[in-house]
Amino acid sequence: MTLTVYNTLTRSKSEFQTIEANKVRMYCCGITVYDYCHLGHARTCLIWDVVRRYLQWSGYEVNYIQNFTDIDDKILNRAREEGTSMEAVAEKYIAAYFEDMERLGVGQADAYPRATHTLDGIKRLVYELEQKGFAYPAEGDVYYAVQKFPEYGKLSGRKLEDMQAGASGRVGLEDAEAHKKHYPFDFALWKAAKQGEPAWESPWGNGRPGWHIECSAMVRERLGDTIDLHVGGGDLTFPHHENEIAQSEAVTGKPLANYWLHNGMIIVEGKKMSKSLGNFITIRELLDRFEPMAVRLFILQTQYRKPLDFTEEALTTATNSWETLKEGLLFGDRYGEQLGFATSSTPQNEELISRFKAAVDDDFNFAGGLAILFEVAKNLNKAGNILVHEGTAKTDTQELEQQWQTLVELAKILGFEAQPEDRESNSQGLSDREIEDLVQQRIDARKNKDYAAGDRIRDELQAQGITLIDKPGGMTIWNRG
RNA sequence: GGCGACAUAGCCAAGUGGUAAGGCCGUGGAUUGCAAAUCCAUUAUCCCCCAGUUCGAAUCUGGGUGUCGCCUCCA
Repeated sequence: MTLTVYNTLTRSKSEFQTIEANKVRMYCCGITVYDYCHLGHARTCLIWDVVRRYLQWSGYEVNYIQNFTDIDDKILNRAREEGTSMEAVAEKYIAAYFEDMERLGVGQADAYPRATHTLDGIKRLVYELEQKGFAYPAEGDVYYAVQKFPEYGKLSGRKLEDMQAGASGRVGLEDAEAHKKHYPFDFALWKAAKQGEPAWESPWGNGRPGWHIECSAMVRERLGDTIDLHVGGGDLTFPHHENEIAQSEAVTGKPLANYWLHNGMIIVEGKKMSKSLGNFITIRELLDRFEPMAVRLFILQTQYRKPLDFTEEALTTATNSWETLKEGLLFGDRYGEQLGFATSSTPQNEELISRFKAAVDDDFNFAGGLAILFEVAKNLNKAGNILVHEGTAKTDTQELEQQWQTLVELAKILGFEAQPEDRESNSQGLSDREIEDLVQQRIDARKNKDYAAGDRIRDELQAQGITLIDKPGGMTIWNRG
């Protein structure tokens, strides 16, 4: 099986081939750090982190870079609101970002370049673009002349003549910048300093970089002229990624990235989750109410390119589903000793692995891969229940161990890990002896048809996490949790 | 107005030419004093609609309809 990916550039799936054998240079457009991240950001960060894990598991060495945009009007506005500096706002939300992602179990990128740390590279690019005739200065600003780049629009599949300036309604055609542009779709590479705003020296006067240029500079600086994978949210396809291509390729004459992958948006009641619509839920609010693993399952159960509806019900479903998976993942911790699992060896079930790989190799179909995990988890859970109820496993022990090891391994690729239950509740709770006594009391009570007393004991034990299982013949067995 | 994506059971969702994965919910039976848990069974004659290609299509082609995204804030 070979990995196939859907490339936005070609609007089709193709085999994934790297520039250097077994190495992947990967760049993800990160966030502008002016506020707490919401579920939409979580989807992007989580999906591409899992993609990176999968590539690593598949044998690639991945160099994964994700940026922080820390120069931006929105950050400045926030700084004014909070009576602080752009830098302080950026630091605050970068710290929050790392906190949120850690809670979600999203791994760290290999580097997190920031716009403010990339000024030299940015200025060099702007300079080169100007030298090559792709950029022009205007009253302290510098603009990119999109008409000079014949391939402009190739990523987003649009032609300049088809585009309608201002159609999104977000930009006034009469705004301050408009008169400086030679053409409505030209975009700012450099913006002249405004009174009281942070600024950097440059050949065009004091100012700050435009938004798109930082990614071009960072990719070039960190990964080279051409990278393998450039990823990000689908809403960045145009203009952000289109502009990155225009900037980078005009200078280098080489493709910026061989594969452009975009994830779908989170939808709330039919509309994209976004700051401007106010229909967002922050990651921290979400995690106050749902387990991180449930959120992960919610996200990974839908193909990454599809829109994903956020509803309470969907998260609740994901929570229930996670319980099933978790049970399976804990199988070895619960029953391994009893079944005599060898802790050292890690035998794998090749059949399951190849099915998983076949599913996920098709454009990162994690949902298809998850189906296999559930299949195994359910099977293990069944075996565990038989073990609890009957006292013996009916399935071959080695087979179970292999399935379990495989489940744990595959789940780990997707970032699913279950914490074995802490034994604390046990130490604070009742001793085995005390439980046995209570169980016996209940058996006696039931023999005397005193069901009220029996049920009371059952309820008390249940409240402490001890479940009683009545078996035919008046026997009662129990287990913790 | 332009460009693009998607449309599969009650809900979510995989499958992209060979006769419908998986999850959640539900139902029937076993078991039980009743529960819980568990076990067994069960839940789309059919994949938005209409035409076409084919021995055969959810899967390809054409035409509709609907939903969503983007058209310089955007994950």
